[in-house]
Amino acid sequence: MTLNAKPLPGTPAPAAPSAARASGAAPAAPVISLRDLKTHCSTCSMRELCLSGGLNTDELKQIDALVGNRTKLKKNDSLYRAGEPFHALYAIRLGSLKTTVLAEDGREQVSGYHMLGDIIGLDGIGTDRHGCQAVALEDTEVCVLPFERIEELARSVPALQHNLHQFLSKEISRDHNIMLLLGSMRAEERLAVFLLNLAERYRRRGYSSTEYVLRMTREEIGSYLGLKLETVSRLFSRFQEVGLIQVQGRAVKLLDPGALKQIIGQRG
Amino acid sequence: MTLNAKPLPGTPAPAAPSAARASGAAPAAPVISLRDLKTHCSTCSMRELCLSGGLNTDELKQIDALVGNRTKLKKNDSLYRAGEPFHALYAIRLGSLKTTVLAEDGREQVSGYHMLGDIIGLDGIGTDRHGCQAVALEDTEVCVLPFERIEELARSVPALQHNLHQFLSKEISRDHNIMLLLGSMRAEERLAVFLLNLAERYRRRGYSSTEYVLRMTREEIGSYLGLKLETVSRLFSRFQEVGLIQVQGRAVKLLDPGALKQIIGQRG
DNA sequence: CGACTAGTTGAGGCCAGTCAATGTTGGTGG
DNA sequence: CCACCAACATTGACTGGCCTCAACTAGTCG
Repeated sequence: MTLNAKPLPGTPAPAAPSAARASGAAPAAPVISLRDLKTHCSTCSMRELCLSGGLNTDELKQIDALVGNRTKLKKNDSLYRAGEPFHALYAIRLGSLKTTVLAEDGREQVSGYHMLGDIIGLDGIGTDRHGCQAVALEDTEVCVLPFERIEELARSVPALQHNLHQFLSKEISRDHNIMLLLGSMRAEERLAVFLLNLAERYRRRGYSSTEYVLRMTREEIGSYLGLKLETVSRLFSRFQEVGLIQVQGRAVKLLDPGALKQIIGQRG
Repeated sequence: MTLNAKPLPGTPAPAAPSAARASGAAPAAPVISLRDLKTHCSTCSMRELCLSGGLNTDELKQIDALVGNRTKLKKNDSLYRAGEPFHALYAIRLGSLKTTVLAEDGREQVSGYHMLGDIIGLDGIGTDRHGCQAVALEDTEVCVLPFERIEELARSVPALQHNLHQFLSKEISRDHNIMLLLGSMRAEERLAVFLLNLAERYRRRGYSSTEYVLRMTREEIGSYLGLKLETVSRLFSRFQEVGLIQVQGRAVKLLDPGALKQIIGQRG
């Protein structure tokens, strides 16, 4: 089953990352060495969605110098855990991660679902310790952005400074929307919002917005949406029954995004 | 009924702001002119809790130059509304505000409850428009901090830069905790968290942490906690019945904070 | 093949929502 | 000062949506 429109050159389809690495975009760019691809914002396909968005060539070079090694994660590896000292932000180059917050009583909840181009670790700045855990949902690669050096560079590059502020602020807005979802929406609405939100994010990254593969289990989705896994499963089934979507395990196809939008805001 | 320990000199007790202005701290500080009190971080009692925390005298002077007028709000006035262009952050000097987010379908939810020393408006940076509405819960005064000038100054004052980042990041952490609350806690636990959180914030500001006056209605508290006003009311009554708290309208006294903490994390 | 994890589906229970009646408080004007 | 009103709060009876518990299926991996 093909699940994503092939977008930006050199970017493996998220559907099957390991396979894609071998087949998909292999013969693409012999002009640029692998070394370059690994370490430079200037040549990164996520450049405009990332911290480097809108920067000029000269400024990009300065960021290139700042970006540390890439880190590769296998599925289920954690990038960082709650309580660990905070040193860097991470830009997702490839793959996806979930972040989970831990309550004192041990309760754990998924607080975010992050994909390529996203910046994670922002909640560690305030306390100098990571406030949550980040776990790879598939094989994943991230760029390490040492925060002290970001702050340093931000002082001389206003565009970078503003980008950083925007990323922080947008994370706050995003969280407010999730609070709205958790505080006042019924289960049906929550799943509809979730599916449409993913669609939009895939769209912005050049992938299909109507057909994608979930990287989370029903339980993780439930945790994110404040629901139990059985409820999530039942909702998927019901949405399929009424022709809103087509589900096959984690493969989702939105058959009627408009109707999905209409679910949001409906009483009873 | 006296409800708050008198703390920092020159700061009216939150219990009765208008009365306090006349009686409470009137004969306190004839050394500093009213004009100074109005416009300078250097002499503000919330200095250390605010953006100016940890700055040296010289740096404080630079912030003083940046801080625009104070704005006075009467109860129910909005400081800003969702969708309005974003120009400035606001530091609360006196009083308190709620922020509310609006869903597309018109649903509204309280997303925050802010008191003196807090900075609000952070979610407007990302989109250049305010993402929520801020409404005064009582007579309130805020300092206007034009954001462009903050960014400018932050480039030359690393301590301010870092403070700003910390404020943004802490807001994210705070939101994650609320998400945890909304997504996985029972009604009892939510109210316990709410009451203890307020206690802690009052404590940090030098007020009593066991006796305070709520500035929100039951409905607003419910909206914040993802509950209906009747549920909030019932919980207050139940908490009182079992001797956890004493409630009289909006006046709350925590009789057994330890037991309140134990409620959090309990099943069933 | 068995063990394990992920997902689906059903039956029943409970927590919080809904609807409704009543009580309380605070501000306003006569 | 009191009467009045509106907003806020309390309490009860009932309902329903989601959770819990449980059985079963499908796919994966050693």
